Amino acid sequence: MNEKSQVRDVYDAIADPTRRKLLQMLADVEELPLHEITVHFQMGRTAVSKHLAILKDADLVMTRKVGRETRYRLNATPLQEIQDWVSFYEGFWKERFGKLKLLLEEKQ
Amino acid sequence: MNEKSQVRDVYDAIADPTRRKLLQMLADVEELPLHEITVHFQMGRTAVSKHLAILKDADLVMTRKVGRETRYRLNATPLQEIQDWVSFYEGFWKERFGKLKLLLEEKQ
DNA sequence: TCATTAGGACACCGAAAGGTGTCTTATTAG
DNA sequence: CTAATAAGACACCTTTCGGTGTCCTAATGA
Repeated sequence: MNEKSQVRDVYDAIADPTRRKLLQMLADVEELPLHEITVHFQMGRTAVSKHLAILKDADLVMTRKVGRETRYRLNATPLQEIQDWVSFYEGFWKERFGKLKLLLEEKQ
Repeated sequence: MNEKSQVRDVYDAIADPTRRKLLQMLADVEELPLHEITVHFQMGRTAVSKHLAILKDADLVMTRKVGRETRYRLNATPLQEIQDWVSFYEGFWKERFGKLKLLLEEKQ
């Protein structure tokens, strides 16, 4: 049990376009209740709620109860892992590095 | 039809840990035939082949036939999209930006 | 030549994903 | 007080996912 027990994989959480749209929305507005979020989607409330639950499992979202509504707020921190991961591959697309490396190896 | 008709979503392609391990391997070795890749996994050849097919659909991998074997090679370019996407959220985890912004708003 | 190897193409399976609708409780507005 | 609203908790359904095993063809090595 590692600090907040992040159950759901971050990669998995951001794989779904709906979930990415949710993160986008929460980045713009800072805090939003479920019913207000739901308006911007075609699917029903239950579905949106499930997606948010998944984001919460991945610790990408925090909740706060205010009266009868549940307010959602973005927590971008876990996305660092993605950035770390992807930046490893940066060298491979910059300046066609792959092709260059191959040429060097053939030369040698 | 947009240049190579990238069917599979890149986010989806990298969501699976097996697929990420595959990319990792191809980053190290530059080119590998299927049977040699398969050795490093517990699952059967068919499963590995399917994962590679998914990576190919996302244009993250290129293939080349040499004799009876199919050699796989990394193409990292599509990962730029991920990096672009994630870097948008960079500001939200640096210096606890979210909390700071909230404090400022409350002050005002 | 002939047994072996690489791998494509299926068919198949259980589990998980992504939706739906309904019921219930808590809070709020009139 | 009472009607309406917000949202959690289920049960349920259809696709997709991740894996298997089997069959078949094309290269290859002894």
